[in-house]
Amino acid sequence: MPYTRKHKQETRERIVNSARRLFNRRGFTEVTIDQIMQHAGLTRGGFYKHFDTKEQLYSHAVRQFVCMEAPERWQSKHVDRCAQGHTLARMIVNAYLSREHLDDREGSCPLVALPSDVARGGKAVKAAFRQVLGKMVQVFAANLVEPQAPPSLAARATDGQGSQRALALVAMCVGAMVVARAVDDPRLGDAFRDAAREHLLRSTGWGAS
Amino acid sequence: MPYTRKHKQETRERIVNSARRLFNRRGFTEVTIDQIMQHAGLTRGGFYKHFDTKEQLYSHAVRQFVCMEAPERWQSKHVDRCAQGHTLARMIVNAYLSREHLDDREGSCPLVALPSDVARGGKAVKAAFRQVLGKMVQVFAANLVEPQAPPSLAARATDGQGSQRALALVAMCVGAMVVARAVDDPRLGDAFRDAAREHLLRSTGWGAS
DNA sequence: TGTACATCAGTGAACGCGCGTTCACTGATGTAC
DNA sequence: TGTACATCAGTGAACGCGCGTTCACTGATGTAC
Repeated sequence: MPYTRKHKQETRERIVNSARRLFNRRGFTEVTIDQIMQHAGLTRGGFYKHFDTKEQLYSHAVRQFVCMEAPERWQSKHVDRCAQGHTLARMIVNAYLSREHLDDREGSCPLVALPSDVARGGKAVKAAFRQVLGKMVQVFAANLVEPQAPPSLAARATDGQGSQRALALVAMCVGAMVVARAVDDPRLGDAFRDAAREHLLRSTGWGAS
Repeated sequence: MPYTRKHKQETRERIVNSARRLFNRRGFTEVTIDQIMQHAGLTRGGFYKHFDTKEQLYSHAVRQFVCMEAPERWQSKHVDRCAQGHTLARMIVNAYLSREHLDDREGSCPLVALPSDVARGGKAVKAAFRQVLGKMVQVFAANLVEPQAPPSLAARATDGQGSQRALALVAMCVGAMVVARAVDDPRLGDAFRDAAREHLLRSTGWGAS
């Protein structure tokens, strides 16, 4: 067994990483396998020693974000440390809706970078997308204080993936970022991000430190 | 001047219409000019008598939605007539978040079908996207009763395109639909649409008939 | 320890295909007489 | 009114290019002896 198993695993991860960044920036169809491999320091032909098709790599690339970016890392990566006394939830929201995240086309959350692409993709990519989405809903739901509200039909339908409120707020966060990216005027993009942040922090109570 | 001006205009509109539907369903790069022209009952070569490039057609296709779909038409098209006593705003929200709209991949709002594609597009497409977005914000803002709230910096930055609250709610509507499309499990998609609708109708007061 | 061998990750040329765009043409139709 | 003409919307073959995938190969490295 020449080329140790670990070596192959590392190469594979380098490919997935390269793909994640390139797909995020330019979408699935606009990126070529040649570019992905080159970006990973390899050549075209070797790709098929690691994946069967380009589509298969796609789902791995989307899924990688879950493993890569735990909520705690978002906190330290995108938010000032000095913001003491704020909840983790608030910091995550601020980071998610930050200008850094908006401008980071390659490293950003795939929910922001690829939603309409994934909607046209296969089963595997959609499953990967749902996994990332589920993670985000979890974080939101865990930080929501839900005093009254009996779980509605809709909330139950998600099989414990999060309360109805969490879903609405995740939709708003993702929607604001997606829309901000699709618009040429940065001020309008900022307005969407600010509006979503204000609405979110107010309606959750996360704004209070 | 053979082939009257009106004739050419009609052909052009047929092309834009065909393009809008195909782009909506499969995205910009996955659709070929051949397919667009065939769908419009024409052949490949004639395309360049109407447009300079595929990219140019793209922006016209996105923009067409504004002219095509006035809010009033949404009401009659997607919502039961019997829902008397509800505001127009409520009906539009219900229509926008409806299953019919979710499933109508070809005819749907481009904000739902194409956001991450447009984010990677040129200036012209982004301008067209903003026009559709502006229209939607207008409709929301016009129906919001804003008792206190002095216009914030962010809201002013949009140059009267709508209040901050309208922006947040539009983001939520679009976000819920975009996410619902990118997910394989219809029940999770429904949960997002329901959550957004509930949150929206509650926080605007549009739910009361 | 040193050497021959087997494995398989990685290479790069080649294949088949379809794309966006160009171009010489055709033929339907408005206009001038 | 009827006819010859000019215009230009629409045709379809062709061009140049780059893609996803295949394949015969090379050579680095773990293993057996």
